[in-house]
Amino acid sequence: MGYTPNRAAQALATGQTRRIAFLSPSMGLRFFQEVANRFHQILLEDRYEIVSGELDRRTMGSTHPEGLARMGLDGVLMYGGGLGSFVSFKGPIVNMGPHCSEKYDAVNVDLYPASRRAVESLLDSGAKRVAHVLTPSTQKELDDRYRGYTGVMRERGKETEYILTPDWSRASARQTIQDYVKEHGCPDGLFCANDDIAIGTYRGLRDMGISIPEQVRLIGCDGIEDTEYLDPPLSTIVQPFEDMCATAWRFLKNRLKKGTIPRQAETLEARLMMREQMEELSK
Amino acid sequence: MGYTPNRAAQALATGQTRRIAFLSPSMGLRFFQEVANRFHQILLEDRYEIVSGELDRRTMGSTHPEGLARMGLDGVLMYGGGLGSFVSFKGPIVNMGPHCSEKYDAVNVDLYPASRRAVESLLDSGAKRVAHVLTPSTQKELDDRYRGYTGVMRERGKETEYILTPDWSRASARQTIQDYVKEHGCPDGLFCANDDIAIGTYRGLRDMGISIPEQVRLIGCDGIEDTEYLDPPLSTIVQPFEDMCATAWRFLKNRLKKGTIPRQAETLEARLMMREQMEELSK
DNA sequence: CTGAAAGCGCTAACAT
DNA sequence: ATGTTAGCGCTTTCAG
Repeated sequence: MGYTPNRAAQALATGQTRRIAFLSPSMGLRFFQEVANRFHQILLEDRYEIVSGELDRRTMGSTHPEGLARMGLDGVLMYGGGLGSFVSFKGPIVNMGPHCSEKYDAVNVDLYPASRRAVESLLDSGAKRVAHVLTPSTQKELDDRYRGYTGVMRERGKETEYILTPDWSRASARQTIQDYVKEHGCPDGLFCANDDIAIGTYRGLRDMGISIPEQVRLIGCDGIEDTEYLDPPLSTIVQPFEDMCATAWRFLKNRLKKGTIPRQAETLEARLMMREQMEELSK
Repeated sequence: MGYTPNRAAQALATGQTRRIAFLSPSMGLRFFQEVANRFHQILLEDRYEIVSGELDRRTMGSTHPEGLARMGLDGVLMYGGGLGSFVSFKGPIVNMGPHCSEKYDAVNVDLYPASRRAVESLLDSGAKRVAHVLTPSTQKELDDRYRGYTGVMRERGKETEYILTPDWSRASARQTIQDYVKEHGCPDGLFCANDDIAIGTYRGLRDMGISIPEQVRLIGCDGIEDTEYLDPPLSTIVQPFEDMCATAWRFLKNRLKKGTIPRQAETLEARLMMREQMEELSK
């Protein structure tokens, strides 16, 4: 019978909205867009709806003016650790990414080993000056990339060098690297805190006529599709985001079914993907 | 008073969900992701929620299994013309993009003049063989890019050459161009139906050691951010998507306020953005 | 101008 | 089994 039920009435009667939020630090980053996209596809199969928002104290844990609570959510999938701002939402939360909160079900992504290997490979391929490009918002003590970089550099007796770009955007990184190189000369190895920064840096370097990888090697982080389409393709630390999404959703569904189960937690390891920069160099 | 109203109950009582859908042919394309993102930001200001879906006869005009009707929508923002599959949704619809349907409020984007100029500029810069890279799904009679390419080539007495890539993905384009070049040799000008195809083509060409822009000039379409970060940056036809989004939402809000107003329609013109490929060549 | 009551469209519990 | 009814939490109307 060609009749379509009313979702709002259904939600009112059952107390279930079949709506889930995906929250990340910033939907402007390509990586989070890819994650949101993936969740969209996965949840669709289970007839759930996904809305994306940003994590931010100003917005009470959601881009929506009234915060999370008023959105009518069955649950929350959240990328990024420790947020005190979530007191407003009382339903199930699954945390994912590096250094998840102990309070929630968690899909941890460990970037530390790959970060170390990234810096090591830069050094091993002959780089003298290896710098880390990051944003001021980084929690240094917790950040795997920062710790990996700093640790390896210390062990090898190399001097650390940090390049701060104001935010995570490509445009900022593009400008930042140019200003930096003009003032301090150019490092020959750059470990960037994410792929958008790496791509912006790539562009900035090329703007100045600096060649990659001959003069500078670049490694990014996250593993977004775009890195593969540059020339040369950018090496990057790939987050296993499909696994991460699938696991996070599995955890949340379990929690939705019966709320009183022990905490679920799993750790996935990111892997360093070296692309043909090295080969190109050796020819 | 720290109390949060229940959306479902509100929706039931008022008959308004404050939820809008953005529908496009495929959320896998970067351009539509940028558009969806933009709508997200705009609608947020007005306290509306946006959900994205795909246009497809299989799915009854929405990725959701039950189709649009069951989603509890106040209105629909839809990119791409003529869809008969939308009979299911009875609320207000605003159409946008090239060749909008006459049935709805419309924000037309005219790609024709820019497409002609793209092909002309390829020819004017000395290209002998200019091909058009497109997908089989293209409605040739309606497509501004196809018509622009074909028109200019005919007028100049040049032979047309079409390269068909199975879908709109970068990966397909990367493979397609390589197969094509191996069999037919390489054109020296390529007008690609969108930027993802252009980026995939760029990658495929570079895989074969073909240099851009020295051996081949590339022009894409849509104006996504990524084109600017390749080296050399890709020229592209930029859709005025911020204007488009703002206007579409304005139209929809008018319609939401009072349904019995005359049809609203506007046309925006895309512009060809030539990037430094030409300068690089001349130096 | 303030307060009570009807009803939005559905689901689930109940009674027949 | 099938049919009936109460109630989900809000808005809006209508009475006081």
